[in-house]
Amino acid sequence: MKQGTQKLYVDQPARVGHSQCRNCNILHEVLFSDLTNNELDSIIQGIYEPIDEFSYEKGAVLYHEGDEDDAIYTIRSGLVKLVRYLPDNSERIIRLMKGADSIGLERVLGHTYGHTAIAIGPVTACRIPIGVLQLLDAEKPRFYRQLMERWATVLFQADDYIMMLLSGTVKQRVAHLIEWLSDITQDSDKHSVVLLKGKNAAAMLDITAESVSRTLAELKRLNILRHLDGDRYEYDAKALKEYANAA
Amino acid sequence: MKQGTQKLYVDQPARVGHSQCRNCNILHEVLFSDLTNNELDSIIQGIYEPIDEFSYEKGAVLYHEGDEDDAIYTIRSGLVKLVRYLPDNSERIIRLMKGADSIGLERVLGHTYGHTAIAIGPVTACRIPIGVLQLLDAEKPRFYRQLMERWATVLFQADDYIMMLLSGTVKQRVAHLIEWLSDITQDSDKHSVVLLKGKNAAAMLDITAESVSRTLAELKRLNILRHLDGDRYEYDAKALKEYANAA
DNA sequence: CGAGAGGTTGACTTGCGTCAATGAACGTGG
DNA sequence: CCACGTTCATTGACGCAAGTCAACCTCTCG
Repeated sequence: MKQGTQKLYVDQPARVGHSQCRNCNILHEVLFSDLTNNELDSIIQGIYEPIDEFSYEKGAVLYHEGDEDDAIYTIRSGLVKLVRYLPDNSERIIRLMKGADSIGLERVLGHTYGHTAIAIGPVTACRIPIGVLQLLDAEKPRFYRQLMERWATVLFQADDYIMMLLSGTVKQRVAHLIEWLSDITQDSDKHSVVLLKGKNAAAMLDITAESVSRTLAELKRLNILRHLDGDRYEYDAKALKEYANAA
Repeated sequence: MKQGTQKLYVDQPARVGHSQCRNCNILHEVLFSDLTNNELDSIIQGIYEPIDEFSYEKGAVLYHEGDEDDAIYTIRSGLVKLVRYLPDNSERIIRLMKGADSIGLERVLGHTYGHTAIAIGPVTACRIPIGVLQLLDAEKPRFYRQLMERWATVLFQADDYIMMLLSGTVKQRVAHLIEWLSDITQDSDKHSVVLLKGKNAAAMLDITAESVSRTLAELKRLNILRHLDGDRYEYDAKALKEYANAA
């Protein structure tokens, strides 16, 4: 459904098994909140299609823009980027979703997927057939209230995204990205982040990968950013703000 | 509630009168769709606070970010910009809303207004107390379904906004803005637009007012854009696309 | 008619994109 | 296990698109 001239992405997830919804604190807290265990059980038994859990490797596609599978996904771990492609086939990251977020919600309204969802690192996610949501709706009319809150949350995030990550100079954007990522991933209250770099960061901030690299290099040079391991870094929050604010 | 060092905006709307909801095709089509006249009547009678219609002059503020009046607004005519202010007090337009759009929906979820809403030209809008919506909810549990669709629509627009108006060169952004405005305002199928210029356009596209001015001047010079009257222009859609695509 | 805000235009400067070369990381096959 | 290819990150040199600064014009409104 996407243009094939694009970079090749892996496409086969591994099915981990049926989801243990009763034991899944994420679903409980998030999508099915305010349901009792009994209600949840009855719904799960009522469906013919199971809720499966899948694991995806880096670069795997959960779904493509324009597709119309009857399912949404709830991320259990990892980061998923929702992207669209510009006319020149370059990738633009529209949103970045983390554990406990649900994606593909537009299918509930009958729209095709609005983005292509790609795992940034290793990801596990539950595939929830839309039938489940329809049952939920039937059982609990106020269910849509819940869903609405999620839409609203996503929208607020989109606004912040525009304000923080798509405004100002390269330095400001990169600085904001670091703060934002550390917020998102909530790596404890410690000032550490799993950092997006290169192409991914560039596609979020609408700048080039080279600019990202240069800026991160400068931050390391200034000792505002220190490497820990892998993609993990710690940073000096105060100095980072100053760096961003300095003309 | 906003930083007062900012440009002064007029703040007093004129109350036009109680809204004639039964005769208001906008509300019918949009927010209260799928309600019968009888249902609508019974709801309107049930509320203590009336639905008033106001007219705002250019620059008037419908509400401020952070405020918590118990009302949403449905725009009946004109354009309203939803803005936030960057640390340096410069204005950034997050969304542009037109007739038949509803704004301030976040109040339904109990959040404070997420933006400051400012009339771009003359605007008329109905102020709908939240109580009305709660009654609607009580009468029609599936009401939230409707609201959810609106959230989703806004979100899709936000995505397009990022893709079209906040990507690429100045020329591309301005070109896209023209197309987008002509879409939004649907000035018949003819290729004409009420054009945003200067500061407003700049605040949408995240470029400077000078860049906007220069680009529009060039478009006029190339005869791709022709002045009609006031802020209305007609344009050559095909030539405009070529202009945007040319490196 | 004057003041003030916003739009236009020109000259200058610079941030950042482009291009290109090098290096590091990873996977594959011999 | 090492050699090789592929992909992505890094670094430098260069040029241009667009921001900045400033002068001037236009419109509106008191």
